[in-house]
Amino acid sequence: MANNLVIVESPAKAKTIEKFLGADYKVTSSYGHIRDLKKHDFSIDIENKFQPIYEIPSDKQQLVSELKKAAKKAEMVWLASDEDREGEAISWHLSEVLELKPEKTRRIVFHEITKNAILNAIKTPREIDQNLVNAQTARRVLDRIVGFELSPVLWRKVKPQLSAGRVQSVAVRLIVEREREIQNFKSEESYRVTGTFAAKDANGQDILFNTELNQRFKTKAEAEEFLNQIRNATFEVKEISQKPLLRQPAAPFTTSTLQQEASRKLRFSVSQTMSIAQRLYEAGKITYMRTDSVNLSTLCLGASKEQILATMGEKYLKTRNYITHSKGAQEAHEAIRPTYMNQTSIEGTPVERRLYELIWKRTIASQMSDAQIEKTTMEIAINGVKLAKEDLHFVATGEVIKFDGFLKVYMESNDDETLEADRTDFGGTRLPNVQIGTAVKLDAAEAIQRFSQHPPRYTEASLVKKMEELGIGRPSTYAPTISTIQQREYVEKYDRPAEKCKITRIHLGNDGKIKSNEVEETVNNDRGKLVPTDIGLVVNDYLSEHFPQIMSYDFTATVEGDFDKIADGKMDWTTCLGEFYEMFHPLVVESIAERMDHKAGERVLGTDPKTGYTISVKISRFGPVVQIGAQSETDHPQFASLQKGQSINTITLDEALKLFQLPKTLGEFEGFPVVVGVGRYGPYVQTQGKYVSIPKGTNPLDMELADAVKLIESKRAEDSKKLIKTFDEEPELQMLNGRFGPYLARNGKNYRLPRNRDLESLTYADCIAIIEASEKAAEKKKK
DNA sequence: CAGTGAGCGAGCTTCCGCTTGACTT
Repeated sequence: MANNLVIVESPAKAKTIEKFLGADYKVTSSYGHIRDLKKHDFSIDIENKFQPIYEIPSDKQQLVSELKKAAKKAEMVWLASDEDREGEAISWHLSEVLELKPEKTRRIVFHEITKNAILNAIKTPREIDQNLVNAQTARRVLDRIVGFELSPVLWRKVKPQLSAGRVQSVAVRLIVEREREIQNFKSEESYRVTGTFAAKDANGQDILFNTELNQRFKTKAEAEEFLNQIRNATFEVKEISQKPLLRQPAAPFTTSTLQQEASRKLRFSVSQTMSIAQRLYEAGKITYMRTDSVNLSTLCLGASKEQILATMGEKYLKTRNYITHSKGAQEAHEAIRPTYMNQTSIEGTPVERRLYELIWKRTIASQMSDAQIEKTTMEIAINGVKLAKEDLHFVATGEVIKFDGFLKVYMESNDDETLEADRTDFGGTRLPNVQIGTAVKLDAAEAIQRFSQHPPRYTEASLVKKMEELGIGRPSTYAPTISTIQQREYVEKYDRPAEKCKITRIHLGNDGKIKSNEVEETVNNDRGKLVPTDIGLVVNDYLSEHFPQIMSYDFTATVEGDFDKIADGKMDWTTCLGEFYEMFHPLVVESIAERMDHKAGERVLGTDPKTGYTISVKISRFGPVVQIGAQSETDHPQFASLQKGQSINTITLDEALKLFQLPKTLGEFEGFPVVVGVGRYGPYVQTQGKYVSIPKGTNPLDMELADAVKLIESKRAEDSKKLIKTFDEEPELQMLNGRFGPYLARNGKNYRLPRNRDLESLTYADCIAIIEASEKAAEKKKK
């Protein structure tokens, strides 16, 4: 029987630690927090110094009673939750809830899961740090106050079921402001000139190399004039400079950087990355995946060194210690890294293997030498002609990797969205080996029209990056926050289809002829970018106007400063909250009391030609709508929801009026009317009681009878494939193909069928047996 | 790879951070 009970936060961690500690220690886990403020209740006694009212959530009650039992039996309980604010609170809640006696309770912490670290921790226990616990209480209570006082304001002033919070509202603000920047962006035209030159190398052979003119032209006329003038020019190498460059590897992965790289390199969503990483962690392949630390254990440093020496040699080795700089970092864990550095790849699903390899490469690269690069810049002077502009010359740059170092295994991607063609360097081009003063020959030159690009919209991952920079949110909340703001319909993912755009190109060939033509170019398609919805815009503007303090980008940083003071024992947590509440609560009261003669976001479009009533748009309790007739004009205003892609900010009177045409009858098919409309689940076509969804991208208003009939017929064809078979014994019972594979449908209930089985051979009796077995299993579960 | 297909009302909704499990028919 074990005399010692060790409690950590994660079961996977418990399993690992148990192996280090021998039979006298039982290691178990709390699965995170075991107690919290009541779920559906404010649960803070404001009058009584912000006393929090805690409860053990129902899904934790069994766990808690098991922990209690185990704690009673043990001679010593070791609270080994993380060393940060939340971890300290977990230990404190455990000691309270499990009623642990001080003489048989110890608090221990470790930063890496190694035998040494844990044995050391056991040798140096401490008390629970009440100041740190208080800091957590302050954090928890403040977030509850903000969330539970602000959200109801939105229910009244904008739309029910909305939410606001210290983190999510600021995340939405980032997206809203970026979108407005993009709207106000004025694209500027310019002409970028490139030139291809020929120079003789040592063997007397012509080598072609690319250059770019050091300035761009504003107009086509200027560009054309320039190309015209240089037809008679001579060119010579005026300057050559060589600069050695050192490039360093990126730091090991944190949650945020892993999400970013997996998004860029593997195209994973933030939540996808986290769930794959979770599986790798549970399988013991990688260290913990929710971390803000870039630190690697000495164990990992040693193993990486061995790996590099064994496979690449000493000149590739450079042991590095990384220091975490990010705002609000709490350093409870290591960076995300492979558990065993000599395991270059793993067994598993393709996505697991790819994510693992990404982590392995990033980690090993972080322990490798700098890459040595020689960057050569060559200036080509334009001689013999008088140019309209001064200081014009061509520039060629070449990069030669002298020593690859860490680049041998890993190269970090970046968010730079600039088109390849728009880059101003020619990195990697081989430049001819020539002296200053060498004459070179122009082979061809080209001026291409370019448009300056607006700042990029956020992706999930680049939003996480920005949030981390601002210190908003934690590794464990990045993914949930991003799904919350999408669930609330504040923002949505947006895919802009690739667009063709016409670009002017002026070409000067080596025959001296200038040709101008238009070429088609595909504009970089914007995939998976976050854009604000109407609701997001209205909520953001309302909150920014009434609660600028909460919406400020450094609100979190400011309160974090206070929490740090509380943790250091330099500030009382109730005083801190008192000050905050004094500022915040009156704003809430004031906002609720404020009379608004119009709804937030409301905009008048004009008057209805038929009735003369006012036509306006606003956010109703069911989302964005057009309304005909104001309260003062009629008791029965008419409403119509906006279509996907329409916005209350941009919709015109004509477009708004059109929405009232639905539902409309297009004509007859097989003697029955065909109706097009918009329902709860989007636009549809309906005939004879059967509904068919109208595919994305097609406007229901543009539908004609022929289109509708086509849809109905293809739907019928699809449905016929759905039915696998029926039984004479019971015609009501159908065997169908569904989204999750084959299933049986009877009396409105569905039963799953085994995949990979010859369904045709299943008899009626087999099916009934399957149904009965499944009913029984469901019964059992209820109990 | 399905199925669903209003109407502008009453009552409910909501936060952030720590963790994993559910199993869709």
